[in-house]
Amino acid sequence: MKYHFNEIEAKWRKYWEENQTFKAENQSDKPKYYVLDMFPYPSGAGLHVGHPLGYIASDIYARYKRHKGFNVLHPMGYDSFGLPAEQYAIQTGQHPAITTETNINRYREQLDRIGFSFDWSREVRTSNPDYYKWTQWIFTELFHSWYNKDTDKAEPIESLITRFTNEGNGPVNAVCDENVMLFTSEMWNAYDEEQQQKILLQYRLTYLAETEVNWCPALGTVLANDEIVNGVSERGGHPVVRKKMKQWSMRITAYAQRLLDGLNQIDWPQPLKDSQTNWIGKSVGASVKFQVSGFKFQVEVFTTRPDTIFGASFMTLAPEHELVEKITTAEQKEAVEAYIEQTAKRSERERMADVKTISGVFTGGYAEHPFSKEPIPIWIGDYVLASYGTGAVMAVPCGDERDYAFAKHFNIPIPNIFDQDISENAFTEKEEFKIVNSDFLNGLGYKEAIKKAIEALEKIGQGSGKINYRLRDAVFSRQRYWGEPFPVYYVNGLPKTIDPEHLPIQLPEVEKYLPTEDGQPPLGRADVWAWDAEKCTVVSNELADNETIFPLELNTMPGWAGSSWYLFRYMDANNNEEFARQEALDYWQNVDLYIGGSEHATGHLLYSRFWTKFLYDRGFLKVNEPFKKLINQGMILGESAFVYRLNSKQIKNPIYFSKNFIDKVVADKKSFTEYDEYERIRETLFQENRNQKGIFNFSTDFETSWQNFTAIHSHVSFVNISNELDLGAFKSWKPEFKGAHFITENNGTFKVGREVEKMSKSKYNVVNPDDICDQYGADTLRMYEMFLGPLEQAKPWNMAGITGVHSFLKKFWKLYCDDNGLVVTDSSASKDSLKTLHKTIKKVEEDIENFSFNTSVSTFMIAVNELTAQKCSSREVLEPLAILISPYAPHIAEELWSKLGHSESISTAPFPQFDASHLVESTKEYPISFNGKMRFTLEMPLDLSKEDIEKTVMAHEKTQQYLEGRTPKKVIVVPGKIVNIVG
RNA sequence: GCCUUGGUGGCGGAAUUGGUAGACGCGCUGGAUUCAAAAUCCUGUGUCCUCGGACGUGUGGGUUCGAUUCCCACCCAAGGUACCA
Repeated sequence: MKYHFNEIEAKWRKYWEENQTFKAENQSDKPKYYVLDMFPYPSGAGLHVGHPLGYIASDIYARYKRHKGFNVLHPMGYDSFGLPAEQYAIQTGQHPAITTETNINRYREQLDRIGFSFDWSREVRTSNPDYYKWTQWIFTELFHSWYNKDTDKAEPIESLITRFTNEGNGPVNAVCDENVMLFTSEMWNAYDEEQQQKILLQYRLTYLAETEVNWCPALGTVLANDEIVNGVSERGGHPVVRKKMKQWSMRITAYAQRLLDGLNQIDWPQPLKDSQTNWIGKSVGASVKFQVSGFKFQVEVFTTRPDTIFGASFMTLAPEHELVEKITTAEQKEAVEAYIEQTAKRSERERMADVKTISGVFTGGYAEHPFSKEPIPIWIGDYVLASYGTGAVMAVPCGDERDYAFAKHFNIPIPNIFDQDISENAFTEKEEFKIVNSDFLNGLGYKEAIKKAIEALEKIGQGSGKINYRLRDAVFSRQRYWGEPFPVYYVNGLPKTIDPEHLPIQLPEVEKYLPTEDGQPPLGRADVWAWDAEKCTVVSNELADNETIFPLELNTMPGWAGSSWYLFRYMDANNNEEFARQEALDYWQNVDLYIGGSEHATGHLLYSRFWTKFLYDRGFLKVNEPFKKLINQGMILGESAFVYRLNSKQIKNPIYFSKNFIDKVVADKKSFTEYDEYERIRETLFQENRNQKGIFNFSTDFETSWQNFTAIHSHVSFVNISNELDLGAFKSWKPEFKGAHFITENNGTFKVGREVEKMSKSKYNVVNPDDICDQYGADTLRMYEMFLGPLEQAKPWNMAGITGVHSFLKKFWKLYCDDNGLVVTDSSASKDSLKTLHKTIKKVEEDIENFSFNTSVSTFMIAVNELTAQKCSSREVLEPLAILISPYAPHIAEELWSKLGHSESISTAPFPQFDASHLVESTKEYPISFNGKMRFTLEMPLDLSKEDIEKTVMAHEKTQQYLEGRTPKKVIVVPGKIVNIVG
């Protein structure tokens, strides 16, 4: 009986589906374990071999946990809102829902072939109204919440209204907009409804605000920073302007400190935690207010170095700073305006990229030093960012490199307040200095001076200690069609949410998926998109009457909305009453193991933590972190293949050269004409181009440099393992290659160049897992992907090693079956076979716990090699071995398990128990080294004493031979490990 | 620049608390089987060499009886971040 992987795999796929083998129950006596993959966006290109890497790893872990007696939740779904489907819709008019459905079906087929143990009954799709109903619900909960700094958590907005009614906003310690006016309870109660709503909007956890965006009028859309190149849109090259737009924002900054603190209690990779820490960017310092000379107002700055306040010799404001206009003097007006205009033209990205150029303009205005009362000139400069801190800095040139450079450039004085040399550079250290020339701070060090400076500032009411975060509130509006609609309508321009019982608000139909001509988002094209507040339904726009029927929000939510809470929906995926039942939430709690790419470090993984903490605050969840343990799987890269075309205008048909040939010419630094092949090629070209005399200059084109060639992607499927191109297939691939010339090696082969790149359709380097399954089977694919290397590491895909893994599975099969069927017997196993088995149990168990799946595959290979050599056919060994391998190669394991006479699936068979007694050795092959170099080994009993080991070794003839008559200075004996003779 | 991770044969990669560097697989060498091929099996395979040995885990130091592993300095690569006051 041969190993027919195709039949076996199809059979078990069907079995698992029919028997719902992997359906998880929400009640169980078993302990729970929740294993989750980052769900994919179903793109039109389908899965490539890189996608399943993490899914295979998590599947191995999930299956292992089932063997270990856990009730495992291992679901899968789709992050199905997104841009590609919308762009396809713009081009073709096909509804994104249809594109998405098609892509999902394709993904599902591909996923099914790999034999994952997903519980598909819990599938979620973020674009499904039954799902986004709850995304909308969470949005309304955020809208109806505020952040109380005293209790350090989100609370229902009603508690805020109560406090406003009773005590005004003075005593309220909330996270809110910066420009909130103070009011008393009397004032609050006197405000009309509209005024009250406006104020509340400044406190809500999701709020409307004017946000600066990159607006592209030609495309009618907002662009992300990386969609802009040199100030114009990447697509189409249209101009982009910075524009303020009213957008929804999420007050994630309220959670900055808790998002930092929470990192200590979760088991995530350090680099990922670090990137979240940096992203949140906490800095501790002080806020200082400088009186502006001749005006009533002050400029507020944030500084991490209040100790250096006496070194401040000027101030710099961001060009966009709101006070610039007010303080600029008449003489400086022209220069300032010119500078502002010049910086506005540059995109934020450009501005950030160009760090070297120092630029700025004096405003003519002065501020007053809070202590010395000296006048301080106020400048503007684009090295100060409007979006960080207060958009203004107190410049201390002696202690900050940028201020130093700025002062040098504009000849501003650089007073030194350190007992250090600053003639060449600013002194930026925080240790080993004393402050001088600083009045009451003289003689102090860093820490004491900061403390004293803040105290003094507080005393005069011009500053206080402050913590500043780099993290910004998250913009939550997108001018797109294919996203969650907001459950929001507008009464007199003020937003109102739609009550949960009327959700979901479904995406309306539109004729085109483009923005409207007057710059409205695509939903502006919908005809039925108004809210009837009486009947509580969406109605035609024509009915809008400003009394009971109101316009609905035209923006949609960003991609991260649906992915921020999906982990909880899996717990009770088909619930129409709640986002998930309380018992289900209590039972599954949060994700025990999450596997996915590190590219989501500061997006999805941060937002998801934010929403979880919010839902926790409001009592919907009992956990405040979504993912307890997280593993980043490395990307599988493609090995692109290149052919090289000679750059020459004189030749009618292009010429492609085998890579090795060019290598040779370039390495020799000889002109191509000196090679014998030249005659052969020249003849061919002459025939073809005989009407073109210019051909004979061809030799001058071909010098000894790679620059004379253009690398062109070949599809990797035309290339074999030795990097040889199938010329026939290649020529018929695209018309441009048909008449081309291919200069081969002398043996007639044509070699391509290879380079590791990201897998992508446009680079023709995508390898489809279906092809591997056809050729070798899913079990081979699974094991090979794990065998490639450590899970976390990025690695190029190459097929070179797959035969090794495939023949391993064939060997494994042969342990159980020969041509006549099952060969497993009930006879007892040899000592050696039991030793092999238990060695394997121990290693595989350790490996799975450590996510070191590549080394388990080696361990299985060693085990099978040993058992084959031992001619082991004992059930006592082979039955547990099948369970050991089943997480990795589940199909073959199920097949052998059923051949062994089991009627139940192997998937919940108990994991074999490791028994150390099988590994006990009585002797050890001691390595005997001389001065640390191993020379020979010597077998000795393990219970031999240190002294006896030394005696035995010293008495050995080889020892004497290596010593050549010398007496050793010292003999190191580590029983059970090593003997080292020094001397 | 800063933060993080990594650097081991021709290749992917192993190596537990410092204790036989190169497991396992690919590739390659030679062989068996075959008319031949595929498949399968066996053998060898870090480099150099005077066949005794010498050298070998990015480079240079250090600690140690002993370092891929620990410490210091540096080089290189990948990823993140970037005028953050």
